[in-house]
Amino acid sequence: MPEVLEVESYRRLADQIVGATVTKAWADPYAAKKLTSTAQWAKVVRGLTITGTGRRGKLMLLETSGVPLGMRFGMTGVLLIDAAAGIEGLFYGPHTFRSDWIRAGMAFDDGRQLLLHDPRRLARVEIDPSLDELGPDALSLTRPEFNGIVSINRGEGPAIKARLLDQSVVAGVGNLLGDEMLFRAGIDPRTPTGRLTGEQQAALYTAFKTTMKTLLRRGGSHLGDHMPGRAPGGLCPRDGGAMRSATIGGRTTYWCSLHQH
DNA sequence: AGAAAGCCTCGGCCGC
DNA sequence: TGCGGCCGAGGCTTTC
Repeated sequence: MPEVLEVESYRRLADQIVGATVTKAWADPYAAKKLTSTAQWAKVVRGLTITGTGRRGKLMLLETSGVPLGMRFGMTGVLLIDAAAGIEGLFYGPHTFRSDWIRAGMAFDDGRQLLLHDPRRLARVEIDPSLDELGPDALSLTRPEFNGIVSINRGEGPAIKARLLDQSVVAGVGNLLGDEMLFRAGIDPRTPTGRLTGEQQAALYTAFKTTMKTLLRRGGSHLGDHMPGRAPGGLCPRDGGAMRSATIGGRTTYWCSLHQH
């Protein structure tokens, strides 16, 4: 769930612990799944001083006095510092916090704690994460970078929705953001990427940027105050047209049968 | 009961 | 027939 906008709010929260030194770190076997062991996290992280924060798409980065650290939030992950949540809650999943849903964390020399709260166990911690498989960041996407998304070398390419969800093409667009920008641009999510007209490309770029800007201001896509037609039998909030749904790019996709083509 | 906003793996298919 | 790349399906995991 957390898409790029939620992860950005977590990163801003994590700015608060810049300068602090880790006295203890722990992770359960699920959170440490990308590591060789849970002990590796505890051993490597202890003693590091946090020197800065970063983010590439949905991957949050902690710069340190030693190796960089990474955190991924899966579908229900939330970053906490002491008891303060990075965001109010999540549209999906429980809006409550439980201590037994804390899957990883670190304690600092000033008494504070950074915690990874995740009811489902899909969030992960990483040591020296690789950025090689990630495309340009969605929040700061430039027009030349956008052109790389819609340019297809051969054939018609995958459906534009699937293309937007491909993290190696552009990092940070999740299922809701993908639907939202295609809705705003009036583009059928099934359209092969290579078939988009110049006009559609321009509309999608504009929609991409405005979606990022307006939803970041509102606090992220988790608030669920966009796309009210996102339910079986729903109606398009713009023109009242029937909303359609199908699985595209492996995710449930909603679009308006009237204005998205 | 079924679906969920992420990500990873696996297996089938296509083209050289 | 062999192999690599691509893509979709399915799994993970727990909750509501």
